[in-house]
Amino acid sequence: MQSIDFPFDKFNFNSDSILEGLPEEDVALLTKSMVTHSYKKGEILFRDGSYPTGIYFIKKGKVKKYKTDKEGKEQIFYVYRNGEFFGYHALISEEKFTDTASTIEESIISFIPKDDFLQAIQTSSILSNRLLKVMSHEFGVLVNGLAVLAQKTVRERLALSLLVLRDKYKKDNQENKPVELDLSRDDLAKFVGTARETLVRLIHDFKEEGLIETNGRKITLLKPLDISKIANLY
Amino acid sequence: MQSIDFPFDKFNFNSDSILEGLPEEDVALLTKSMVTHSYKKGEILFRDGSYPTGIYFIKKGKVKKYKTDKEGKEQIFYVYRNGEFFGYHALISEEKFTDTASTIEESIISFIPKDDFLQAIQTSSILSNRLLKVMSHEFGVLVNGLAVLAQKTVRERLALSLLVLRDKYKKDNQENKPVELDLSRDDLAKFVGTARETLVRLIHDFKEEGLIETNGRKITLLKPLDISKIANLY
DNA sequence: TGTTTATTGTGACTAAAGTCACATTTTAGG
DNA sequence: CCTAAAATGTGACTTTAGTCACAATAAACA
Repeated sequence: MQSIDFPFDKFNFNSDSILEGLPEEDVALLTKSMVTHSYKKGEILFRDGSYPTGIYFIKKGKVKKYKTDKEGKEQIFYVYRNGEFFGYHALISEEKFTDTASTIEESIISFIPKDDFLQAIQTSSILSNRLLKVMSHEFGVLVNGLAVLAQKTVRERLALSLLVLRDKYKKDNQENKPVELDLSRDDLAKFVGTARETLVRLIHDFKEEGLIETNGRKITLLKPLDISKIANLY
Repeated sequence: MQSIDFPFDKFNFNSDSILEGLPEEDVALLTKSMVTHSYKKGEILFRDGSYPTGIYFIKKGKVKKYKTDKEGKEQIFYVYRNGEFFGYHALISEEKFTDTASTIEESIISFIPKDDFLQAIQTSSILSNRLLKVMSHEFGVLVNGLAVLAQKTVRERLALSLLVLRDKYKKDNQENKPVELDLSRDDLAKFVGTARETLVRLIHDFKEEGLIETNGRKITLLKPLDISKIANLY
């Protein structure tokens, strides 16, 4: 197995660091009225254009964030995994959601109501500083994403996407086990930013080149190092 | 002159709101060691990959933020005008800059050193709350930008870009005067996210359709309403 | 376990945008 | 004000990726 030194940080929000070592009382404030729910694959948590009522924390599962245009074309710009928070931007900016969030697999997600969250950031300067830092980082991540879309070919973007997603689908405990990406071709195409047919053809090429292996919809990266070369980041 | 109701907010950071009604003592803290400089067109303020030493405030002029890829291709993702702050993300996230900033016209820019700024956000909860709010908004702006790049044609993006830039180039005092966009075809192409040649051809088309007027490099929008229809946002 | 429905894969074609080479115009500096 | 250099504009061509129509698999579930 090829090992790989890749700047995942450039493409991942670090919202999981918000809780790290947060004082008991702040955590208590946040979790006071927290409710936890099970979701099936494909359920929508919130929609672009609606008003926020709270923030979300993923205990288990995966959530895609995307925008749908007039013609119904969907662009996924981020996939959240367990341990990540989301939905706080619209709340803090006092605006409507600018994107839609839905589960892409069975998930267990906690919801913290608006007032608790806002009170918590008012009360806890540690929490608000954490958020400030996280959002500053997120800015860079989105800028990188924007540049990738504007400057990279579809083939390069697919290579990059596979690496970023592998990191998402990696189980925390099993560091060196092979990772199976389990999402539809359609979603992968929307994440890469291309047509499904184009994506399918490229997946075929990658297979022929011995870079990946597929099993049904599932994709396993055989040569991450070579794939990272295709991504052509530096 | 066509009047137009356009959601500029979706495409503009609102960093100018940071100072609005900020208490005297907080402003004093920020401006303690502030230095103000004149810059010629094309000067670089900071580079992608370097470490931040402070934040910037534009008194006069315009600054582009962009990323350059391996092959030297540049993508401009934002144009700052007078009244806007920039350069704080990398400082707060304690990371290197993820983009490059340079003037696109003669500018007067103030610099607030790192320590003053960091101390100010530690001391002033008003300031840090403002920043939190601004960055939450910025998140949405970048997401919108990403969706535009992924989902819109070059023609649509040009229409949108012209409207967004007109708002930037509009003089604060002269609300209803015609606005001349004054930036190179090259920069406009990099903002739209296309090749210069493609941009030039589209500018030609827009002229033939009577939507705009050019005078040397300068572009005046004659029919903003029609242009906003081309942008095809809703 | 069969059967229907959804997803994935493929071929042929089209459209959009990029590239290259060069002419023309504008701008800046001496 | 003249001239060199830079920026803009145009034509011909190439490349990349998208679209449409449909075949082949895989997944869901009755």
